[in-house]
Amino acid sequence: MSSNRLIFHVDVNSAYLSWTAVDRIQHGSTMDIREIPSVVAGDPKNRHGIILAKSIPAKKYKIQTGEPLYSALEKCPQLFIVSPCYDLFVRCSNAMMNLLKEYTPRIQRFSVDECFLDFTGMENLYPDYMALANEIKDKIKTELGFTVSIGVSCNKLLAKVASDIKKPDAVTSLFPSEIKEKMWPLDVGDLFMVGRATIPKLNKLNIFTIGDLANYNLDILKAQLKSHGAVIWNYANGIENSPVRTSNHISMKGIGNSTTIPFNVENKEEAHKVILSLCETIGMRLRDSKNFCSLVSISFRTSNFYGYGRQKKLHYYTDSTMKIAEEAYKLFDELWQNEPLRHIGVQVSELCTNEFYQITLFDEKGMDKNRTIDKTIDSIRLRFGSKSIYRCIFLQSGLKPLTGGTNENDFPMMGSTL
DNA sequence: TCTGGGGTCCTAGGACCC
DNA sequence: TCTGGGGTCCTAGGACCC
Repeated sequence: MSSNRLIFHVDVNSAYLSWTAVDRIQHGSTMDIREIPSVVAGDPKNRHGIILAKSIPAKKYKIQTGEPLYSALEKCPQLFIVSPCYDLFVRCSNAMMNLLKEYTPRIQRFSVDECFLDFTGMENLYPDYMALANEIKDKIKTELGFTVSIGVSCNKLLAKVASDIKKPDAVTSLFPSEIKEKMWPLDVGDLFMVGRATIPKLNKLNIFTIGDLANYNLDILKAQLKSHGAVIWNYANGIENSPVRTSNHISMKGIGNSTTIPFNVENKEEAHKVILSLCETIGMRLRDSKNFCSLVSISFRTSNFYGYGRQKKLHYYTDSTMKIAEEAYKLFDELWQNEPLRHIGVQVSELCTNEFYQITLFDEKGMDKNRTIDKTIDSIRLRFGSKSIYRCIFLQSGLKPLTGGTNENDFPMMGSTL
């Protein structure tokens, strides 16, 4: 049964900030930005000015991840600011994964800085699991230079909550026998899947701690919060039994690409160019993953931050950049009412593998011309880099011909599903 | 110089069919 | 000329995660 499993959750402490700190030290800096009030944040000039990560001293000023940089600076004028370097983050993340693989092959990468390890049935190899967790934590610190917090339990939910209890550089267990003492006193918002919108709803029911939630009447909760109520009630009681999924078992559900443009987009032609540049990357990723899509959606946000979205089910499957772009143009034109835009996104979903359709839809005679072009462009970009070839409409447009990364995130980011 | 980007899952309402 | 219900598909929007 699930109570016999042994699961670790490994969480990098202030990942983006720690990784940047290590990199700076390796490049000769004598200052450790982890020890001063500092943040990783985008550039407000490009309208990317939000806090992506903060140091522990910055946290003392109540600076929060996701808040605008300007408001963080109001709280702490001497705040030290560094720019994100996503290449570095991916390299650090990979280095940690490779280190962890030495301990068990059963690893689920949950995000760039979090993963679950399954040690079930390995008691002979690792008789003392707390010693094992400490060894892993210390090895990451010694060899890679950054600290992690590790949670130890019998399922993923409890392990994840546990890793959050003590930070940084700590190991915490949270087995079912410890729930009452270690988990129930915590704020209900500390529970996985209890976010911004749910907290006030629970507070109205007089639920303030995880213990309050665990002991609440399940039927009333379900009436108020539908299926979500049952999910979080189970979590509050430590009930969760999803497997540690190794990456091979995970299939992608959709691909999205969106961007905030440094200036407002105010005419249709320019918007279409942005959409095309987003579709270039989506198309490449789709083809690279050997999938077709049959649902295209677009979304945008106006300069005064109002969001819109529209989607369309295609009654065919495609992996063509131009096809996706043309569907996206249509959706955009139907929805847009000339408001100035700061942000535009394109998403594709309802994917299916191209293994079968490749033969039936694209036999040699009926081979789509777009498909040949896409394949050729993909291979040129693969050999000579993504800037080696692009559509001439982007020349002197002030827009990037390709938006978003293609292959850097070759691990799935399954944020809200354990 | 105010407010990112990439995911998954669920719900509700309308159209349409039997 | 009273006003049934199921089912599926599609779309919009909102919740959560990192």
